[in-house]
Amino acid sequence: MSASSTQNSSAYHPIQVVSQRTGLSKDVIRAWEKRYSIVEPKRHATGRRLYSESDIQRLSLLQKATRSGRRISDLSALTDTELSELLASDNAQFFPDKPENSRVSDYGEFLQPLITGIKQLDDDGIYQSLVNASTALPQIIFFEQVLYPALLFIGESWKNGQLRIGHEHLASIQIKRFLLNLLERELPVGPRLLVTTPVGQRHELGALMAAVIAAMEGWRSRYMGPDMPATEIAAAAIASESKGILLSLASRADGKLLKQEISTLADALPDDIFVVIGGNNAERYADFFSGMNAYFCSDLRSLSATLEGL
Amino acid sequence: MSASSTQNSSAYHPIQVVSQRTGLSKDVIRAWEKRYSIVEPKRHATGRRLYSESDIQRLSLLQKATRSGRRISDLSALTDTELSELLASDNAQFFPDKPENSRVSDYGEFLQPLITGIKQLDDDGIYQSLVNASTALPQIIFFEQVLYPALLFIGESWKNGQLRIGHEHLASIQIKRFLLNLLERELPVGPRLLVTTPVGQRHELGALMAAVIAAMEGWRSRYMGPDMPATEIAAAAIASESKGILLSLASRADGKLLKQEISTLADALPDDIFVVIGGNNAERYADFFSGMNAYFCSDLRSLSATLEGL
DNA sequence: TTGTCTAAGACAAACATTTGACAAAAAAAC
DNA sequence: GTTTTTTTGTCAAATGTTTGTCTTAGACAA
Repeated sequence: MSASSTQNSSAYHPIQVVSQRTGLSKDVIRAWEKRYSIVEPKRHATGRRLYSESDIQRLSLLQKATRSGRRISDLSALTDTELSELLASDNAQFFPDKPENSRVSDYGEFLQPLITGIKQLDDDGIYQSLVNASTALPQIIFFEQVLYPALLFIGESWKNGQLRIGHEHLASIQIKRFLLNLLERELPVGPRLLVTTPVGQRHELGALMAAVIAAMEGWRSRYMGPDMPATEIAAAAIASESKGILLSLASRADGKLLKQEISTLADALPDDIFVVIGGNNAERYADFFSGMNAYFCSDLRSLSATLEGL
Repeated sequence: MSASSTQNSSAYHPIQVVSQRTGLSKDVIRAWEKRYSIVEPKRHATGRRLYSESDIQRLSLLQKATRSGRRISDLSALTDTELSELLASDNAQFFPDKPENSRVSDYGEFLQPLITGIKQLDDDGIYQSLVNASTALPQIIFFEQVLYPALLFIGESWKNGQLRIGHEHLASIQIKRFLLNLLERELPVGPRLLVTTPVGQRHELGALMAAVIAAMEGWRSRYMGPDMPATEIAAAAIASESKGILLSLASRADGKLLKQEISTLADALPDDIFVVIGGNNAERYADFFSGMNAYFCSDLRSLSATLEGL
């Protein structure tokens, strides 16, 4: 939580900022306002538009809706809530008519159905909740406020005995499926990035989330699953002409084995292929990577920033 | 909650969205309307079609029915409920017939791009090839003539040294994703079936294929991933109110461990929950299951037949 | 000055509509 | 088994609508 939070006085944004954050051109925003009164921003004394946070949210929803095949003229009359519902049903490619369209107000509204689905061993419900949340929320918010808390919940409840292994398995499978589907929606351009975990690291979810983050940053990330030997990682990176490798170290595992693997990787990998180390324990192993072209990111935001700079 | 009356004021959809959600081309939708009055969408003031949610549902049913061999002209008079019934019986009977159309070259055309994708570490290519093959071919043919040969190819090439672990990992992930997505497309009705593998059995693909077969037979199959302890299997089956359990035994693993697990399962499981054992080595372990309500199927067709009879 | 904003209007590309035609596949007739 | 007929997905042309982008001319801020 940065202290200089942007929620207060300066909560009005000029059109350029809105354009960047929504992905709509400035012309389009103005045209939509003129033709359909889609939002009515405040005005500066001299006439410049000043958009509120909720204006941006609405424009963002409209952008997604038009992107998925709808006419802006038909959308203009809808409320934000209706737009969210519409988006959720559009993106739920595999379920024409499922109950449970959530309302937008708080992240709890997105988290709750997900947790309910997990408790009830309801695979459809889990997947559907993920789709709903990710279409209605900005991706980074979705990751930090919905998916990550859900993973925490699973871990905690498993220790408490509230949930059993079966719950964890089922949830994990649906989350994996969801993230993999998300991954393949990205554009087929951009530099390639190989995503995996080294031998001994069986936790896939961190790596998968990292892969999605990378894809959002414009990388073509290729997820290879967990538990890859160093020689194989190097071979795959070369064969797939990847610019870099993203290794996720989620669990603190056998240090000796890991050290040896990293050393093997360093030998086998050309110097021009960089390595990004992600996961809760990333920095812990920093000295293993001495001499390599390596970066460390212990959370999703820093990962995002690092990938942007490469 | 469910309250399926979420038909808010704006629940009309343009043809492009309908096309995306049903998988029918826009031309086909229009042709069906003109020729058979299959739905009669509302019209915008300027003539654009506006489809209701129930229109989409009907078109979706018709799409599935035509895909499974029916003629659109014969379907046009049926109501939605009649269509649903038809589909259920079509899917159930899909297996016994259809082995006739065996022209080897055709299947090669589907298998080849898949293998190319695997060789080139092209995840998107792998997935697309699977989608293409499975939509073009009857499902059982797809399994026997495309997916299974592909798995054989991977196994062989890995032993030969033609492919490396990375190829196997990448292919396996995409195949899993594809099968999971396939699984969730089925109708949300029918008795529940829990699908998993016991401890020590890490091969997921056989279990996943079995889950899909079961879904085609009208079961609501819930895939829980591999490597589940017997007590957990029983607990999950009870918690999810499953009528039966489908265990996949793909690799011949530690017999002693397996025997003990099965015995534990037998104790923990109510008598009215049946067990189906699938996989190449199913019969080998038949005597482990003495006294249980168990069935053995060593190939997909016999699995299909067995599930139909239950 | 220079860059970004505004409003209004113009325009071309994208999208939908209907009608009609055509070829491949399936069914029926031979 | 062959030939004819029907069915059905796809495509094209002509027409109209919708929508993103561009242009202009003027205003403001750095």
